[in-house]
Order: sequence, then structure tokens, then C-alpha cells
Amino acid sequence: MAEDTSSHKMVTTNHRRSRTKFTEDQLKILINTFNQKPYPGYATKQKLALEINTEESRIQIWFQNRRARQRFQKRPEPETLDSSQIHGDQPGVEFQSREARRCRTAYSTSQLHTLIKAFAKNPYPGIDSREELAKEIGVPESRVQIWFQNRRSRLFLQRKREPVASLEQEEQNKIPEGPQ
DNA sequence: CATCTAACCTATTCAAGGC
DNA sequence: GCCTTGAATAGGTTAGATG
Repeated sequence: MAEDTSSHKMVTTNHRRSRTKFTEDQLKILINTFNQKPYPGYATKQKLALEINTEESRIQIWFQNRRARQRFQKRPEPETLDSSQIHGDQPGVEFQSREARRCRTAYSTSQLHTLIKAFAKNPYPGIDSREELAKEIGVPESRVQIWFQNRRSRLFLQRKREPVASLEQEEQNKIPEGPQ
């Protein structure tokens, strides 16, 4: 909703999603949750999303960034680090392991076909393309983004192992495509 | 322009589900 | 049991907002 209908910049893809501006209240809740649980599971993130009226994927990104920032800041200790109680979980906090992650998405053959086809055209789709794709195959946009990330990573991996053969692979992956 | 940080990336690891 | 692959992680980069 509240679409600003295409200024004059052409809708053509490849822009990133517009930057989210969290309110003070939202940040308060996020930070508070982070201090208690820097690694929230899916259920917690969903609940947070509902509570502060934001997408779950934005919350996931926020926690990622927050952890990175905290790691970076927390580094005033160039001291020899041994002889401490390393890798012991605090006694008292019985390991309730980590919270459950999101359920694995099971893509159908036709969904995969659509994704692969899109990947061949553009392995780095912007927010508009991702959303369109998501709508087309009926999954959240965040799943589409993750799928592309995994796909790219594994393509790189494959290229490292098989420096030459991957080119043929690419040719094969091209699916004859009508104009849209 | 400097700083901050959301968005995004690769590389790697965890783990669900199929064979 | 192993393999494929979606989900999560660490760690780094890009870019939008703001002083």
C-alpha cells in the first residue's frame, strides 16, 4: 500500500529494498529482546514482528547486524586468553539448546523451475524482481532471497571445484525463454 | 564529508527429508 | 548413512540518512 507509482526512474529492477526506519519504541523492544536473546528462533522473531509491526525478515537482518556490531565493539582484550573457563556453558543455564528455526520450505517442481529460470536471467534480482517472483510462486519474498543466496554460493563452490566444466553447465541451464 | 547502520553479499555450517 | 538443499551463522561490503 501507499505505493509511490514509479517516479520516472523506470521500474526496472535491481534496486535494493528501501531502508527501514525503526521508531524509538521499536528499537527499544528490539534491543531489549536482543539483550536477553541474541539468537532468537523463528517463533520469537515472528512474535516480535507482530509486536512492532514489521516483517520478520527485517528482524532477522536487524539481529544479524546487531550481533556483528557487538562483536566488533567487544574487542578490547588483546590479552592471552587461555586458562579461563573456556567453552563451558554457564552452570545454571541448562542447555535448552537453540530455539527452533523456521521450517524448511519444500519447493515444488514448478516453483523450482520458475526460480531457476529467473536465476539464469539475473542471479542478483532486486527487491522488485524478488517480490514479483515471490508472488508468482506463492512464497514470501525473504525465501526467494535466501534461495538466490544459496544458489549463488553453490554455483561459486562448484566453479572452484570444476573450473572449466561449469561453463557448459551454464549453457545447459539456459532455458529457452519466450519474451515476457 | 564523516558516521551510523539497514540492506546485501559470500562462505561455511547446521539440519530436514529423500534416496 | 549419505546427499541435496533450505535455514542460520560469521564476517565483510554497499548505500541511504543525518549531523
